[in-house]
Amino acid sequence: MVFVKQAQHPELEEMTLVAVMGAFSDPIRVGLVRVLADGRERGWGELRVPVAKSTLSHHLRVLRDAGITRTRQEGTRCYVKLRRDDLDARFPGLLDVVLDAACGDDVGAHVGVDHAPPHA
Amino acid sequence: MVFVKQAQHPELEEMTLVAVMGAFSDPIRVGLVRVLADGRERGWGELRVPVAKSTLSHHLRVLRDAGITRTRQEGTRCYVKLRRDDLDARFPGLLDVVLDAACGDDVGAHVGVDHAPPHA
DNA sequence: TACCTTGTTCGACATTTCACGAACAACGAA
DNA sequence: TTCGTTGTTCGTGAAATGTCGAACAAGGTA
Repeated sequence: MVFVKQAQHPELEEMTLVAVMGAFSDPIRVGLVRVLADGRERGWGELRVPVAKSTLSHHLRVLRDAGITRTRQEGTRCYVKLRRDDLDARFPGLLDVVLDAACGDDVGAHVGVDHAPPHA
Repeated sequence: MVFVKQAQHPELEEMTLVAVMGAFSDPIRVGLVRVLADGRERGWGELRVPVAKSTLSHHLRVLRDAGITRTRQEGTRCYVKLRRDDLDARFPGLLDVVLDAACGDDVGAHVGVDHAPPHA
């Protein structure tokens, strides 16, 4: 397996439909996207997910590699946010459709977020 | 992703976002959906897919179990078509988004169809 | 009846995915 | 420097997925 030290964020043209659909095909990842839907950047520590931290790291990487989220590092902390504009440009309407469906069905409801201010 | 062994055609309420996204996360299945996008019913024999017939059977089953297509049997032949109205009702806009993206990127371009009339 | 066509199911296999804990590296704080 | 926090990577394992060929069942045809 080829591991890039810091996984890359794909450019617009590099995002593929199949990768994005695959990323949305897991309830935990859909839950994460729901949490990020308000556009605010979140510290990973804020995320409340019922899996081990290594597994969370995995899911966040799948989202990042698909181009759905953008990760920023600051010291030892990582922050993540939705690439809403990029997604809307690449696959117009997709994010809204997914969010509507996910909220209606409560997909990924076991994913939450602490509301402590990241930059307090 | 999770595919149930005996599931047939799910009702509207039984369609899940995660299953539909999983079904769209394979280029062959996206290609099949593209072929069916014109709404016409197709005999399986018409479908030109570069995989063994058992593999085609598998992919068509994933699409059917997710609620994306409907299969009808007539004698020894099977016919398949898109459940466009059901999809639009359950996940409004999703199919159009996927078809737009798939056609723009030529996802599943290796999937084709013979245009010989099934009942000639 | 025997044969052919069509699609399903099975067994096998390789690959991928998801999950965990442990070890590690990087950084900030004491 | 030493320690604690944070996220990545590794090793492992279970489960799912994609693929094939072979065997099978159902239905039409000779």
